[in-house]
Amino acid sequence: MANVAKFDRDEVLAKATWLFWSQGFQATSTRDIQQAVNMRPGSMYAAFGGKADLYRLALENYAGAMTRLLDQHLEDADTIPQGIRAFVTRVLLDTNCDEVADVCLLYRTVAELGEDQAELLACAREHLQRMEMRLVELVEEAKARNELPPEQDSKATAAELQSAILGMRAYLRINGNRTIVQKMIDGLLPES
Amino acid sequence: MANVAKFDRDEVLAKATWLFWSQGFQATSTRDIQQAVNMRPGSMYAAFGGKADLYRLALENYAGAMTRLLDQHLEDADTIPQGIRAFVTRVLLDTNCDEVADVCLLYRTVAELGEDQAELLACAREHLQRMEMRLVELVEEAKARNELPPEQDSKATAAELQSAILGMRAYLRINGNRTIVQKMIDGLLPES
DNA sequence: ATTGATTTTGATCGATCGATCAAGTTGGTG
DNA sequence: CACCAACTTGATCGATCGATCAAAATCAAT
Repeated sequence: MANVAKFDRDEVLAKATWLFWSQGFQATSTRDIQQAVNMRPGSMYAAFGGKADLYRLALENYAGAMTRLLDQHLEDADTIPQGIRAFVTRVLLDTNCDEVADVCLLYRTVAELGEDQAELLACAREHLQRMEMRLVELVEEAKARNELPPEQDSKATAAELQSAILGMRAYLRINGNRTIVQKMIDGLLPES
Repeated sequence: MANVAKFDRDEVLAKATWLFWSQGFQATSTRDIQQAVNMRPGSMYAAFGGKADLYRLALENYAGAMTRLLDQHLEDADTIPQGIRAFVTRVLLDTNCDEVADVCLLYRTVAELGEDQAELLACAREHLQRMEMRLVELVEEAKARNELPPEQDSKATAAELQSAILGMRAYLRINGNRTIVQKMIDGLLPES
């Protein structure tokens, strides 16, 4: 054996994720990240690969955190619709200071990158579609629990939910009117 | 007098707008545009200023085209809600080959650019907010014409509309399911 | 203490970016 | 026809980008 890495891998990933999240892929230079985590280019490339590799790790990091957050709010809520609404409120409005409420890193990726960087684009699309599949499952389980009207089309409801969440984040970035967004969230899923 | 410009200003602006629209501000280089319109850097800078100036012109160009498109569909429709739905369908689904359906250049700007380029950011935000104000007026006129329930809050309805449009465009870029988006558009404004 | 695999360091590469400018070209004017 | 203001051209500047690599530093194993 030999020398041992001096950095905390998770901490570096968290800082890189936040930089990409708040500034975007193109606007974040490898030097930005190197300075933020106090590492030299050689170490970064040895530990994480190139810029695109690091961005992919940031996508996984972000998607994992979001999934965990949704699960957590579902556990704490009485019904599935309430849990989903609490999750959306948490992500869009009850945001920590080290979070970027009005941007979804996954959609930001899909919006920013072109057919070059096709791998990153596909990765972000996959995670977004996985999230929508999760929503379909939740809607179906909610119907089974009589928490949603049984005549609702689960796929359509999940798609509308996904679309509404993306729309509210966009709206929040344009016109930071939190009050009206809160009302939109409250009206998200049909009352049972 | 002296020499006369050899290029069609509107044509150049249209091509620049399309490039920015489809690739974004950062990913579109001044050389990309110069090649697309067959002009040399000196001429471009003399006629349109720097990259940011040209982008601002593209924003105005795009916003003007959208406003004109909305007016046109409102004229052709029997009711205001029908006109709005037709406009949204036109922009999101009945797209020309030289249009980019799943991106709104104004929101793309707000999503991509940071607090550097603050002027462009503010410009895009202004146009988006102007569009929302237009929607408020339309909702109020629709209520006066009994085309929408009079108890609806005009501002809230316009905000929901704006949010829904942005959301559907985002959704379309993630999951190009046009059928489900068409259904969402059909359900956009409450039936009167 | 010595070794040697592993990591860190900082300079540096080639490419590309936005922007500038002097020189060349054009065409209406007197 | 000759002039000259206006426009075009192409080279080029300085900055920044992602990425690479040889040399120095580090620490577990012997």
